[in-house]
Amino acid sequence: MLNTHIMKKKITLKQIARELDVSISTVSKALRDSIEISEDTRQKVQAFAKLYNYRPNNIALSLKNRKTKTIGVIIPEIVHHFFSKVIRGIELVANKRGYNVIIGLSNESFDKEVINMQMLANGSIDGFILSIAKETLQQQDYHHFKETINQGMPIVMFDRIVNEIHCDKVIIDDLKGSKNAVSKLLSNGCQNVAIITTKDYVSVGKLRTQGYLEALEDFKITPDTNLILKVDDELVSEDHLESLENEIEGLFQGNKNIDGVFAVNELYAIIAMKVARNLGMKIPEDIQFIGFTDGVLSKHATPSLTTVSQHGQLMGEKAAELLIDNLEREDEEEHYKTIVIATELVERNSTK
Amino acid sequence: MLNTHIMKKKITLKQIARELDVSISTVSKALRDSIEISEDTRQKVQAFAKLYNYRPNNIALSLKNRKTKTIGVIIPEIVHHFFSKVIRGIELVANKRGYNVIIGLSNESFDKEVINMQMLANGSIDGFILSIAKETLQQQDYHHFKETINQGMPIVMFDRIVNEIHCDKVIIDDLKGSKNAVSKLLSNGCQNVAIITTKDYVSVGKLRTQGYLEALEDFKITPDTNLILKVDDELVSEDHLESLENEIEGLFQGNKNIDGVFAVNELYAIIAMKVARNLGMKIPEDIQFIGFTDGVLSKHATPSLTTVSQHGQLMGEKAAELLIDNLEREDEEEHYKTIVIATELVERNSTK
DNA sequence: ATTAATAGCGAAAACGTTTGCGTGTTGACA
DNA sequence: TGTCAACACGCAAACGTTTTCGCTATTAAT
Repeated sequence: MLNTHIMKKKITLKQIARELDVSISTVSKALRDSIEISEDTRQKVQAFAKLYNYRPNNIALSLKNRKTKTIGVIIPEIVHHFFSKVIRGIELVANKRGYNVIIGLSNESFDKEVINMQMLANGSIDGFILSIAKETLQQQDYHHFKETINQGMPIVMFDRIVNEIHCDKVIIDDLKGSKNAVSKLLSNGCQNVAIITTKDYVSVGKLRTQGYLEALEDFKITPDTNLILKVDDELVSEDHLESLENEIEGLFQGNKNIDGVFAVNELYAIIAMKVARNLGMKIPEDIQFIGFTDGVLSKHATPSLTTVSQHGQLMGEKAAELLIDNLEREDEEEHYKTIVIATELVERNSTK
Repeated sequence: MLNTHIMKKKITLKQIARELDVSISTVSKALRDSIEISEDTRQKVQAFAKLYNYRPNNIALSLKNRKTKTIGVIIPEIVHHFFSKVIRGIELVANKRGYNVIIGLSNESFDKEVINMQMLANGSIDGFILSIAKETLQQQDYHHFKETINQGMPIVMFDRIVNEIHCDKVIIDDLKGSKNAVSKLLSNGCQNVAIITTKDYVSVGKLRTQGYLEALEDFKITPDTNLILKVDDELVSEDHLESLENEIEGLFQGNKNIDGVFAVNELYAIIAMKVARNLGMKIPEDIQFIGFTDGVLSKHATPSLTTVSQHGQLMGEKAAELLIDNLEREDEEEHYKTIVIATELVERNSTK
């Protein structure tokens, strides 16, 4: 670059050595306070290094040590409160323990998930933390996970997991969380609680539906299939929300007696509240709502939404700890853990 | 690991060479279809490599080529719609052009920003994309940026920038965006438009305030300092929102004639709407609102909020393109660009 | 004065690649 | 038979570290 500024390019051991007329090894040892080196040269070298702001080249270190001190994270989507909270948690403990975080987005696509993992598995990272793409869950093709693990690269899965793969896992107690939520509605006096959930291939959706059913059973209520709305995710993508609204409106119109709604995510709950209000129902007097998530919508909606909080950041922290513990473990005895994060019912104004 | 599964560790050129009884160079050349290698050995090598799923070690390549094909991104916060959209944009074009993205969070702290940059600048990445932490802006200490640039590592700044540093920049037209928004309120018949903004050290807050003033001037209205509320960011952190509500309530109570509000971000606008509603005002009949952002709150609030959209993803895309173009440019002639992203007024139900 | 110990430093290997160049083996041609 | 390409391959350097080993000169001990 033709700049007039003094450009201090990054300096290497070799350059320091040449400049001070010693060997590379001497410089390296001097910088690491080796006893082999005389006080004299040590100070000389350290002073010079400080002056030129020497820092060891990370890539060279990675190559030599055969570890990169970097964690690869693959998530389906980043513009999403839950996932960004998880990342924050991962980053927090990763940094504390001297690791960097490299992000790959699968965008819910199987192919992108595979490509991204391949890009990173070639030495760029020491291990993965990931949540599986919907498409992968649908296709049930998990060979890329298996191969990665077989190559000796550890994986920690969070939230969207699959039992078939043996690795560390961090999940929330979806079943208990939703069972709790629905029980809350029932003890609040709701007689006809509907659920708005996803298709069953999304594991968390399935579990939350199951929690709903178990809560009903506890209260000796026979489930009414008319009150179970399984939304097709394709429809919700981006701005095709009208169809979702229509489905929900259909649910309400077809079942005038609904007085409680449990939605497996925040958006479904918010939209359902909107539809209900448009139909003239009063919240929470006529109908109560509980959502599932720890997003920003719930807190600032009107009325604010009672939700099952997922503690995304905590999940991220746990996942990172699990992975780094594994990476730094001496003995190679593997037996994989699954950490279950408790949910918490945050009561706001959409319930009595 | 004592597993019974066949463990295929990652294979290297050296191992292939030994196995096939040829030299490392031959293997390398055979895999890259060099004409120096006979058809015979080439096929043999390629078959073997495919069988063992050989992939060149990225770290070794990075060391040899002295480029990592990785972009470092430093942002103040990731649990934030705008920033995560920017990241999505960065990731999109980075991946398309064969780059990885590594994330560092400054958490609005000067120290963490410096540490993070140092961690990454030691060879781990080829260049930075960043948005400056608030604390850094307050302290006006930019030596870490200067040093990084002096070392020959390019930086692209987005959104929160500072003129003092010479580098590529991507910003949105904050001034014009807010001017537009306020003009909209005024042409909609508002006589007394208040602004809820931040302290001036946040560059975007300052610019948006300026846009507000210019719009008033265009409409021949003398600004009323009582209608300008500069919120202290410290108060808004996490859950100290009540004080913000109180401040806003004070604003409304002290100026009963307010019939339009422009807020420099989404949250301020949402909270202001809530306060207004609690005071019995009808939106948009009695009072109209416009926010600034492209968040999820605006879309799903009741009433949905008219906002100035920032096109975060586009910013990310542009920033990544700028950086990669710079990295891959042959001629070293630098002259830095500043790309201005146009805003867009998304009209919803909080305005007439 | 000879030997042993020690302090202080350098050479070289290793991590996994790519690539310019050298070299041995063919076959063709004069 | 001698010369020369062309072909096919290996050697070695380079990227920037760390670390083991070995060398040399000085010192201490006998």
